[in-house]
Amino acid sequence: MFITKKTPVSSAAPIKFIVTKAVNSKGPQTSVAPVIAGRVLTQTSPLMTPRTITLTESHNTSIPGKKIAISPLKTPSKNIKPVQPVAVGGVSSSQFKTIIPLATQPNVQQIQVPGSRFHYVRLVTATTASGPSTSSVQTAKPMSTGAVRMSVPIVQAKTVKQMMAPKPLPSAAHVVTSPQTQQRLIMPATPLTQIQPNFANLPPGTVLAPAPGGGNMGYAVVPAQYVTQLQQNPFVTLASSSAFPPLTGVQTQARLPLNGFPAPESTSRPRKPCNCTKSQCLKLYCDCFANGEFCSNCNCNNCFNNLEHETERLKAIKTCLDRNPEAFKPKIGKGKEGESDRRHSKGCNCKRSGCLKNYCECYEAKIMCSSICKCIGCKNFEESPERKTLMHLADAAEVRVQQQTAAKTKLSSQISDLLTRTAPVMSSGGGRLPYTFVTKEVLEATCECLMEKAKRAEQTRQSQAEAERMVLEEFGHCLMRIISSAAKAKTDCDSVNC
DNA sequence: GAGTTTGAAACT
DNA sequence: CAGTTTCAAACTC
Repeated sequence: MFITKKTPVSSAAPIKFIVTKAVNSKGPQTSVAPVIAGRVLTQTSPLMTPRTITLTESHNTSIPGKKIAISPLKTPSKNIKPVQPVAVGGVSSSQFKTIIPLATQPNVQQIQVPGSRFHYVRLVTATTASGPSTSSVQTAKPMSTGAVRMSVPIVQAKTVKQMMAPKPLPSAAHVVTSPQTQQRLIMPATPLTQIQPNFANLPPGTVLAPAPGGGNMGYAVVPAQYVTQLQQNPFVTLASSSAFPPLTGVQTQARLPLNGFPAPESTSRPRKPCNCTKSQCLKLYCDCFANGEFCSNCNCNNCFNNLEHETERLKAIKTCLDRNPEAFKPKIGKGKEGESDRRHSKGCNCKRSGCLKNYCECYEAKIMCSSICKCIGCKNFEESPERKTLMHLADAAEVRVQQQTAAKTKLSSQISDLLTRTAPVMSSGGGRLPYTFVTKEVLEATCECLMEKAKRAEQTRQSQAEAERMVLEEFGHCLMRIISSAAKAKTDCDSVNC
């Protein structure tokens, strides 16, 4: 049941995969592209100890049963052979083809699935990240060593039988089945609209078939981008949805340009921290939990939505799914034909807000209410004058913000430029000096020279005016020496193309 | 920032 | 399924 099926193999360890989506990937993926988002497949049982698994490719390729090749980072493409994409329903075949260490994360491996737009990434110990021909991979370290297991509420395993064919799936948390008992759950790595579920586009929440002999474990899938966080923070969370569009759909919507300006929403916007006090962040009241994220930098009290309370968290996830199997699916999905592209899956029930305040989930998602809404006094429809007025006001406000941002950027640029211009310049060539020469040591030496000059003036009983003249003259000499040194350094530097 | 309003989620 | 309660976010002052 659910994610936490335990393998009969007693030594099973946390095993993590990240399903990532390549940047600008189109069609079968034959090279390693930068990873921008994804999900980590992670075994969620907290009691597992490290173990090694072997991923075999049972798909009918030229080498039957060929095991995974692990290619060195620098030559990933050499080890990736295009393979005919396999439909998602063909989950009886493990299609992991190549494991490639990520460039920036030595203990992360990419698993290339031929024909897939996803990159599967796997956390491994650093010592096992290489080894181009090995067929087994050391799994990530267990929690106690600092590695982090992450899990997300996804879908009930009992729904596995629902998905057999590689048809396009309309929403998250779809499941495919396999004749085996092991389950691997995958959440969407990109906005759902970008994921089309042939195997090349694993649908969110897909339960991948286990590799033969893979045991009984289930795997949740979390964003690959968090791998970086994982390695920086032992208690990294799944929050910070900058490149990880949350599942609500609210943040995944495409925003149209405003008055010719590109919508700023295209850039990342961190999820808001929650402020839960009573729910322990284990109920759907909590946005973090509802989005399948751990709490991070939140203001919540008595938070259980973290790795330290994974048992409770998993239990809460199960409770939610028992109550509503769709609980973690995006609320904003595709509408029926003829209706708007996006609509609330359940519809809202607003009574007093006129559906024109953010209390309304439809309005918050910037979509109009639909026929399935049960709202009273709804003003959130196409022709609503109130809605139009609000939209215009919102647009105007947004344009103002953009203009202010642009002005700030310009000012910042000008200040930066000014600072650069005021940097030391060479007296001879007029070019900028390659280094800052007025270092602390130079200053100290200059001061010593000036003090020495002043002392000498005093010893020779010079008048104050003459003493000042001598000091200033010495200061001029010092400056000349500094400039001369700088010019020489610049010349030397130029000669060696530094 | 405190208090109020709101509607989804949870509960009965 | 409907009514009620709980909860946290949105909103107002």
